[in-house]
Amino acid sequence: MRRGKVEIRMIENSSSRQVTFSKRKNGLLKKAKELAILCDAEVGLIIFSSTSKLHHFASTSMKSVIERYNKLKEEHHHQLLNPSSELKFWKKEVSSLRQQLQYWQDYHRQLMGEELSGLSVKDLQSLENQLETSLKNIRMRKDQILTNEIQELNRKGHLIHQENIELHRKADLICQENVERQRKEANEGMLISSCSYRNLVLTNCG
Amino acid sequence: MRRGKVEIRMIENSSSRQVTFSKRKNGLLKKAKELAILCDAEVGLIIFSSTSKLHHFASTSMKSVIERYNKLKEEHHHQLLNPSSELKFWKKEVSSLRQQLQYWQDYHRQLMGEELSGLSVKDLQSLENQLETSLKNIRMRKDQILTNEIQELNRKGHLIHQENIELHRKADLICQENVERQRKEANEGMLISSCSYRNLVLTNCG
DNA sequence: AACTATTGATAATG
DNA sequence: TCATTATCAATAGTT
Repeated sequence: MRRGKVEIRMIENSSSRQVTFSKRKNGLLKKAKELAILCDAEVGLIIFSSTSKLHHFASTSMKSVIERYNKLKEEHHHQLLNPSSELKFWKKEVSSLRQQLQYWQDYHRQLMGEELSGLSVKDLQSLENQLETSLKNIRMRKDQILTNEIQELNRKGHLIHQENIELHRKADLICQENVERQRKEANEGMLISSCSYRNLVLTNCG
Repeated sequence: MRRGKVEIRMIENSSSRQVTFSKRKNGLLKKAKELAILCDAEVGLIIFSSTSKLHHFASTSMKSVIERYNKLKEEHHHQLLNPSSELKFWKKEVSSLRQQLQYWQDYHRQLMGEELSGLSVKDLQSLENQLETSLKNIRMRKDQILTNEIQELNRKGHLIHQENIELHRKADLICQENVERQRKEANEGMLISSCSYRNLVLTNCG
């Protein structure tokens, strides 16, 4: 347990320096990875221990990171100079883009569950969570659309049904009026000149 | 203040992603410097933000770090081309493939329900995959049901609509017949005793 | 940018 | 190297 805040100066004791190196190196690599994922950044980290052992991390590939870095540095130093350096620039750009494309294609295959080797439990958990969330949102959206569609159809169906009932009512009313009228005419001793009309009324009211 | 442990996945919100990037980038750079000082290490760190802005740190110089890195990588590649190390590589590969084969054979027997004792994390994963498939089938079924329901509603709606049209047609026909009849009666010089009937017909046919 | 409640990292220790 | 734990550092969410 630490007794106070650590002073940032070279650790004299070789073994404790190595222990601290191991711990802090792992912490640094972890945080580099997290930064790349959380913030969609391209990160490259190279560490040589005091015993000249290499440790490194690159969110895409170290080649990509270094090329991008060099490209930016070159641009910064001699912008728009000779045509040959411009050609070199574009070639590097193509190389960088190809690598990025490869990165995203690989990532996509992982999301599709097609290429899951070399992934840790944490990575798989992350993928799973992403897929779960994605699926959840897609399904919620889809269900909402389908439910709305059903509601709309029910509403329209109801309206048409109401109109239907209203038409039935009107048709019945007309028929009844016609029947009543016929009765009245009969009671007043009037002659119906057209027999076809009576037939038609009866047919329609059946 | 944070409410729970943060999930390491890309931050969707752009502004909070930028804020987090700024904070974590600074933390990472600080820790890279500390590691270099505390442990006498040569450290190079390159960060490109999602907006392609460069941030970097090198304990010596980036040129030195990258050159050292490349040199080591080249050496490593040469090692792979060495026949004895290549043999070692292929032996490792065979061992790895054998293990994978064994794993898949065991996995298959478990899926077939032949050997279920001693369930490990891998076994639980297998079970989970089965559940996933099951869920998929359930959802497919649900979608089918909803789609069928919509089709059925559309069908019924269409039928009601057709009936509606037919009723309109019939009502119109009755009205027309009534109007025609009135005209005929008028032409034959017949008196309509009830004025209310004429009004009613006109009302219903409007 | 400043503020804190929390989590996370890690120095010391076994 | 690994585990534990007390402590400090980093930082997510908020103002």
